[in-house]
Amino acid sequence: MKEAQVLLEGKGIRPTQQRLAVLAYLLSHKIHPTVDTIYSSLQPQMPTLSKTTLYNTLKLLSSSGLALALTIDGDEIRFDGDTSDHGHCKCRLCGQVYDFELRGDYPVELPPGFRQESTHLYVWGTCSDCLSPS
Amino acid sequence: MKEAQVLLEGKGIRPTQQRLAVLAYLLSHKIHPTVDTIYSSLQPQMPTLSKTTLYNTLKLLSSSGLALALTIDGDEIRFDGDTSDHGHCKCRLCGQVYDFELRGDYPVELPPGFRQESTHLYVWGTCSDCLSPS
DNA sequence: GTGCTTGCAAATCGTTTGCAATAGC
DNA sequence: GCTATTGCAAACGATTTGCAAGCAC
Repeated sequence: MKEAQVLLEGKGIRPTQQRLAVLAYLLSHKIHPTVDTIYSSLQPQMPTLSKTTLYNTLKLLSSSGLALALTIDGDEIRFDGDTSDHGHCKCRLCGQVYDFELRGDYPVELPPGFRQESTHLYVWGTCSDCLSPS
Repeated sequence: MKEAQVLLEGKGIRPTQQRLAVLAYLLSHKIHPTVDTIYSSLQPQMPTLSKTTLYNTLKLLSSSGLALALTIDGDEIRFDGDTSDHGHCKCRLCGQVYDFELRGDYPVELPPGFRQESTHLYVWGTCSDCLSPS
């Protein structure tokens, strides 16, 4: 994938094989994968990939703004290659995480002098599949 | 504290010494403590309190709606005895977590058929103390 | 007495660290 | 060639589990 390389270079990050693979995976799989999901998925094509490198890479990508680390659930961190402004909701039955769009303004009254840098909106609930099982 | 006992009984939870102490602590210390903070604070008055019981109790309180488990940061879970509707913001420099009020509606376009049950709004940024150190 | 709760010790497991080999400019 | 990066193995540490003793009703 060409896009991943451009994105990495745009941030001044050396586009190694491993970083390209991880970022390309996130860009093409919008399933909010966990570290383990990413690892299992890339392992077949990249047998030497280590968890260490994966952790390093994901930390690098999220701190440079190329990916989001979702902490909707304290049990696991999920990653999202879509860094546009959107919310996430999680079904407490099946555990699936979905994206949703934000509409309009979200007026907040932050503590005096607090500089807002990023915002995450998380919704817990039950998804339609779990509400009406077929 | 009387309030803690009433709250526990209202949920049909047996008000043991340990549960009363943890809930009373959360109600009177609105500092979004971590498990370790709670443990260190209660340990002096309750030397036999174990981490196991503390974990059990916090899980019980959050699943019964008497406390909130905050997952603003993937590194740690913090607990909040204030279960009213409010947002949380964290300073990425000093790590302090603050409450803030929500103003008005937060229109969201959830996936079709998704039943919204609870909502968390997290803001990252820099607090006034860290922006203008005295 | 019965079942729930507690708390110690051990197991578990996701993540980090140290460091030597390797890849990329 | 020099530095950044990778990946193995070991360390680490927070949380969970198993289970026996204690407590409440």
